[in-house]
Amino acid sequence: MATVDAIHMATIQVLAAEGLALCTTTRVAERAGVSVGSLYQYYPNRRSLLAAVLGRHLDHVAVAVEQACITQRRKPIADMAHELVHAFLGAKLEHPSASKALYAVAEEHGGTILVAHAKERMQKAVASMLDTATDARFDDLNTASLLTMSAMIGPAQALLEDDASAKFADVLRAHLCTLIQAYLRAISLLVRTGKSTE
Amino acid sequence: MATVDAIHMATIQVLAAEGLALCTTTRVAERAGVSVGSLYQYYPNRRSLLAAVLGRHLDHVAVAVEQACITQRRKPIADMAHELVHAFLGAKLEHPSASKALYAVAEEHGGTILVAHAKERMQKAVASMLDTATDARFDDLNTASLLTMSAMIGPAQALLEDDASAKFADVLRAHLCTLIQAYLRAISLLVRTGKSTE
Amino acid sequence: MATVDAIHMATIQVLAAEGLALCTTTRVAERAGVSVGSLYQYYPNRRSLLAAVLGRHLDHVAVAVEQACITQRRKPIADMAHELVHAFLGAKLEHPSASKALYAVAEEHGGTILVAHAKERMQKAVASMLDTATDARFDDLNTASLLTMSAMIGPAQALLEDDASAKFADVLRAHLCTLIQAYLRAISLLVRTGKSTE
Amino acid sequence: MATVDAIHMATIQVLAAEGLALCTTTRVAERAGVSVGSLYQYYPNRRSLLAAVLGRHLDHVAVAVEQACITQRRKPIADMAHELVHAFLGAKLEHPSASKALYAVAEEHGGTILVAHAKERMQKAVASMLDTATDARFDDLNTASLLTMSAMIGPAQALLEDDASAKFADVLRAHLCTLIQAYLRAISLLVRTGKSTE
DNA sequence: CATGAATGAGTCTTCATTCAT
DNA sequence: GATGAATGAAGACTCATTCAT
Repeated sequence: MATVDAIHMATIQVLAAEGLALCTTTRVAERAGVSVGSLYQYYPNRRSLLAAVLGRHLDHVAVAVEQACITQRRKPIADMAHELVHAFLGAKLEHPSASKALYAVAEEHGGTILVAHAKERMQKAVASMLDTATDARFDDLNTASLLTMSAMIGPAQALLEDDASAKFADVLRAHLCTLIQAYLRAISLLVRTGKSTE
Repeated sequence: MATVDAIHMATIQVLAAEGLALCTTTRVAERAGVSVGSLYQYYPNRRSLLAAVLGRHLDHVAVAVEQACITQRRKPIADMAHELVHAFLGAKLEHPSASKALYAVAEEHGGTILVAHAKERMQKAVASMLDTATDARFDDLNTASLLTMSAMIGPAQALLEDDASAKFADVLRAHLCTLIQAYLRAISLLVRTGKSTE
Repeated sequence: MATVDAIHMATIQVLAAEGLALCTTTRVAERAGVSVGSLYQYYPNRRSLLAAVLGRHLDHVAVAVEQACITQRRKPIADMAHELVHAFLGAKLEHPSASKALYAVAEEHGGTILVAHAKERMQKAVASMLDTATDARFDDLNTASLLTMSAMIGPAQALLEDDASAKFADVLRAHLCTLIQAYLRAISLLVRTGKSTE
Repeated sequence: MATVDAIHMATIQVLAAEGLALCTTTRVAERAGVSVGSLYQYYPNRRSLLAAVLGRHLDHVAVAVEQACITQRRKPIADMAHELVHAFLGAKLEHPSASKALYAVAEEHGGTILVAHAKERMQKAVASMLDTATDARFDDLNTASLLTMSAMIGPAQALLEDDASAKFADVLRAHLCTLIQAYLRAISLLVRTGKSTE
């Protein structure tokens, strides 16, 4: 629906431009070019609007991660790390302003739950993928996937904060790949007791 | 001053108990056992109060990191990673409810700047430390320290979210050490190609 | 028209279920299974809808009273009182939820007038009836009929309030008959000085 | 408190002048010469304000009735009826506009309960009084008192409606006395089978 | 200095009403 | 005629901030 989409976009714009506190229903409606009444025709209250916008964003990222995890099954660790990092950062940075704006929403009551759900989805996907690695084995998939996901969040935020040059972004991305690869290799070593000639 | 401290504590308590939106000046004053008027004697407005509380927390963490970085100068990478992780998590988890409550404040206009400053301080401290590592050399200290710090943030958040068992916390902490160590080793390797006689 | 009736019934139902404040045009239309637009085809505004429903109810009661008054002409006081009470309560309690729900409407601007009209109609009918009593004469028919009608309203309300047992309702009804009879006899006595030669 | 009283009075005035629907918190505050904020300092919401005003009025009437009932203990029925009617009408008509205005409030959710409580209080007082009548005995005090009270409500309303001449009011009052007396005598007769020397 | 009653701009939300389809 | 999305005025309520005591 045109109205719903307009409201959705307007919410992100206002959020990015004014912040969560000033992201009022009136302002969103104004920005969307509709009346407040219309906004309430589609969302029962401010919270649900914010939740919907956050949910859509989180879903977008989660789907990207899940797909990457599926395509990288039965691949070596290095490939997995590389694709995971790129899928995650790619989705997160696709709409930088939206991503940035939504951090505040994620903190509100209700947002926390959505974020937790998304994290869980992604963690499960990562765990499933790691379990099929051709060159490593993990005894504690849970912790491995949790740390893998968690470790990407901070750098992603850093990338979002300073709209640095694309070049710096590439460097960071490369380092994050290295970081995840190194981590996975480190903890898998602990397990792979008898890796033939190693 | 007793009053100031009371207000400070009250702010954190209300923040933790009710959330940012319900953390009103009246409620804080009530909780602190003083009048709103008194609160305004010490803070010109709500924002400055919130900023002060956030600032203090960030400073606490930054100082912990800086001290760890100083004590670990001229040590091997492994020690550095270990101490850094423990100093950072230790400070962050010292008052879990406060840390959690302040995430929302960090997102507000004004909070972002404080957070950026704290990050910068810690990044610089880490960079200075890394530069003195006895068993590694880094060509891009900036990126190395940025990623090191960033990579700790996500796991710290994860630890804060679920008040999991102390056992799981220890596992996570250990993994985070491994992660940072592995990363630093990985990127230092890239540089010391033929470090031969050093 | 089916639509009009549906709206009528829906209004009473919503009124009874949600109260006057929550009896919105949208809700009524929904309940009636028609669109708001259709509702406005038949009633120019919310007020007229409410007035129509109230009016119909009042008319129902007034007609019942008027008919009873006509059938009881040239009867003794006791019969008059008995029939009047039963006609009035019968009509009022026929749809208890509707009667109860409409009290609120009667208070709104506009409702007052309708109620006044209905009262007047009934009072006139009672006065006409009383004037033909075979065993009494009244010098102030106006006051007599006014008080007769008024005195029935309170008990009717009481009967409506607590959905008491049918037994208690019967007791109340009987007492109300006694009350009206006693009153009429009392004031007619004041007049009929010399029953003898009349 | 001056502010509270001002709000109280303003509420009644607005209620009388504009009706319940237009009796908004803003308008009341305006009329009272205070800000909306002040209103909410003393009443948590509109409903509680309305309830407080209604409650005060009902209490006033109930107290008047209760006192009359106490002073008329051990008196003949005629005196009881007379004093009861005068106490009730006197209290109800003391502030006619307030009484009239509050009818609408009594219908709102919450008002009903207050009214029921007041009715109960008065009914009990009446029952206690009737039980001490020197010239009558009642087997069903409950019904007797309920009907006595109920029968006064309608006429009181009638008196409130048309601000008729004081003369007409007196006539009505006298008739109401007669009505209550006649009723009480009628139902007590049913009981006093063999009142010896009477 | 402390107090806390008073302020009123600004929120969210509802709902009678309209009108293009 | 029927529909129901869109409108926007208006209401309840909150809360940062001030200032007389």
